[in-house]
Amino acid sequence: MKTKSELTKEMDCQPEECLAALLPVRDALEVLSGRWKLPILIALSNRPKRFKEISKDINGITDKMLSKELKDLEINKLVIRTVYDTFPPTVEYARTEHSHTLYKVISALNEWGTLHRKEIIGK
Amino acid sequence: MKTKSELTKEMDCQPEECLAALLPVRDALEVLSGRWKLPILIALSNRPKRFKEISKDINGITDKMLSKELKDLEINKLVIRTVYDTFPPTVEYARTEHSHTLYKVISALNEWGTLHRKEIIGK
DNA sequence: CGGTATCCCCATTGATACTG
DNA sequence: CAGTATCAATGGGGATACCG
Repeated sequence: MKTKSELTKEMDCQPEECLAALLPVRDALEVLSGRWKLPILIALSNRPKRFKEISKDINGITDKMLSKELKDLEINKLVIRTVYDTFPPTVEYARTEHSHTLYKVISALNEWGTLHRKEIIGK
Repeated sequence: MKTKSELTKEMDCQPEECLAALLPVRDALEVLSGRWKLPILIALSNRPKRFKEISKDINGITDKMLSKELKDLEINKLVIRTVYDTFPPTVEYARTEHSHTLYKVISALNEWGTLHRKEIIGK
């Protein structure tokens, strides 16, 4: 059994502070939520790509979802869309600087997800 | 413009490694997903509570959702359910040790969410 | 090429009522 | 008290076709 102060340390907040943290945490979860956001960011990790390239790189995504998710990512400034005035039109998507600040979150999620898998399945 | 090695460092993986990380990351996101999981964990942070107590502590949750979410959390070993053989029946929910390993993830989500808010709204 | 428009399904959530 | 049953609404996501 842990003491209350140990628990508090682990949660890093009293309930009131936890509630205050709820908003940013939910923001972060929402930005990464859904089946396609992370695959898209990964697809763009190496270099900028065009719509069809991304579409080919990600198994199972429809044009509609790719379009929608790219818009979401653009709104959240995780991806930048550049239109080149060529014929036929060329559109390029790239990760932003801001998207790279996700590193710590994804890393933490990866670590915990791995730990959790062991806890639930293997152990 | 960043060099490729800088980007790689920021993502902490090559695309293939990123893809490998995708599963645990999605596991972690799924466990925390939805409107009620975190509020429930927060409600249980101080001390174990009974169904009605939690229900009163969380604004807007229905009995059905609370019941369902508690089951999910129990399956994921984040919450433990104890039935006391009294009349009327008493059921107590408590956070597990495992649930406290979430600390780093939530902390990272909180930090990034706060940064992200500044990036999107304020700056 | 880089998307939209349309239609439809079904899973999630909610409201309300009820039960052991 | 601690939930479950039932029904209804909402919307996310897929299939397909089409457009500038």
